[in-house]
Amino acid sequence: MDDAALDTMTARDRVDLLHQEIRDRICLLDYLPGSRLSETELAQEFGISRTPLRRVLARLEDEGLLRSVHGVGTMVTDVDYAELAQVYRLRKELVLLQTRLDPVPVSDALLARVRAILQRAEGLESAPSAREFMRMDRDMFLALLELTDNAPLRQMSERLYFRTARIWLQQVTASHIDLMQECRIYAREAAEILNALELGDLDAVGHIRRAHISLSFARMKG
Amino acid sequence: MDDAALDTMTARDRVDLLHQEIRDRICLLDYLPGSRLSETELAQEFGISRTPLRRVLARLEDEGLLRSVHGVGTMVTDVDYAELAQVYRLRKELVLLQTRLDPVPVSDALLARVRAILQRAEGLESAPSAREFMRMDRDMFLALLELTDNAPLRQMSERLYFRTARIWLQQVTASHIDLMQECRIYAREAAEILNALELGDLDAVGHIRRAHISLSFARMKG
DNA sequence: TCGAGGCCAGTTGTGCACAACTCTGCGCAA
DNA sequence: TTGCGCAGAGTTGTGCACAACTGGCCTCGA
Repeated sequence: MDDAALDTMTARDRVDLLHQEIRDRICLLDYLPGSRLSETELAQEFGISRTPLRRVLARLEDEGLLRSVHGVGTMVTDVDYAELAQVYRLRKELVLLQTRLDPVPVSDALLARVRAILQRAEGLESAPSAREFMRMDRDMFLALLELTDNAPLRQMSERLYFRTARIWLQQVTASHIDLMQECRIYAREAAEILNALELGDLDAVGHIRRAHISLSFARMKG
Repeated sequence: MDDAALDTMTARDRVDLLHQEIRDRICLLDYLPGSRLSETELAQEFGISRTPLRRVLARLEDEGLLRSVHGVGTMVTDVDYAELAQVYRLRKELVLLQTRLDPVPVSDALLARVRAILQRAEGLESAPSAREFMRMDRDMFLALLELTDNAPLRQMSERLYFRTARIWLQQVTASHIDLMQECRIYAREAAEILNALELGDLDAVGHIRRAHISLSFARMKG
């Protein structure tokens, strides 16, 4: 993260950037569920005082990624199975809305982004990396989110996505899921999505993604 | 608001309560869109310092109800038509999910609550009050939200509801909508919902509400 | 008369010290 | 030995003073 640029921005942008940074660390399991974060240490690392940092942590707490307890500490939350299932059921519905509600014409720029992501997916097949997989899936998610112009839908989908994104990585790390196989599946899925996008069939995109979410969840159960 | 009880609760509960209180003031137009709130005055009113109050304001800002600008002030946001339309389109979809996703059996307690609300609605027909209408609609919304056990869906629906709830009140205040007529319509709608609930037809509840939301938005356009 | 520049009151943002609270570990008594 | 209590370190929560910033007013010069 580019700490030097933190000085030139406005306060709100700093909060957004720090929020994104810490959120990514949680989702990439740099901070494991249950582990404790130190407000003092984080403030020192980012070169700010606890006050503005606490605003970032409060937001992450509202989003369900952190939990602060007075006198104890700030812990990274864990996600239990019931909660995970609820999120996935809701995401399966929202992904359909993302192509039905206030749809945006598919731009060449978006197609190019998805093609680039497909290439990354194919690259991962020969050199699997769980972290890179996570980043790639995140980028794909954010790219496809631009298919809708509905701002509240975008915001909610994003919150939900990051709420449970780390579970997949946890399962891979614990060898409950086979990374190699996931990479193969993902490359095929990305190709499917790109194909539907190129045909301009947004409805198909939605249902393809819905199926992928459902299957991904099914594989995680094991 | 019961300020005396603020002392005995934990910090988190205080934040939740203050958040709810200020949110209601915004939604009931005690704080008009565009008006400025003073952090100092609010802190004094609630008998706390600016620090914990600012956490509440930050949350309201994340929810889109406030907007703080450094050196200028904290303003109540206004809702433009495009945003309103987006929220309503999304709410029309979510209201269907509220009865389809993780449905909860209809309890007698819930039926009793809805019956009580129906009585309030009928009472308002003879003595219309925009503020009471708002509170009643909010209570109905929160009651029906218990039809689903899906926590993320509840949270998001709630955020969306309070995001634009004040628009209706604004339109009534500006006489763009006829309060008397709205009260009549609402009593009928509440009866419809109660009827479907008593029959245990959750799918019907969802679609009835969807229609109501759509019609309510249509009346607001004028 | 008009315009530019700066001063001032008022606001949000930040840093820091302390209060409130929890948990661990040690000592002491039964 | 075991249980209780207490003290201390460490953490989040709060209050307060000041920094950073904005917008309007006022002054001064052309």
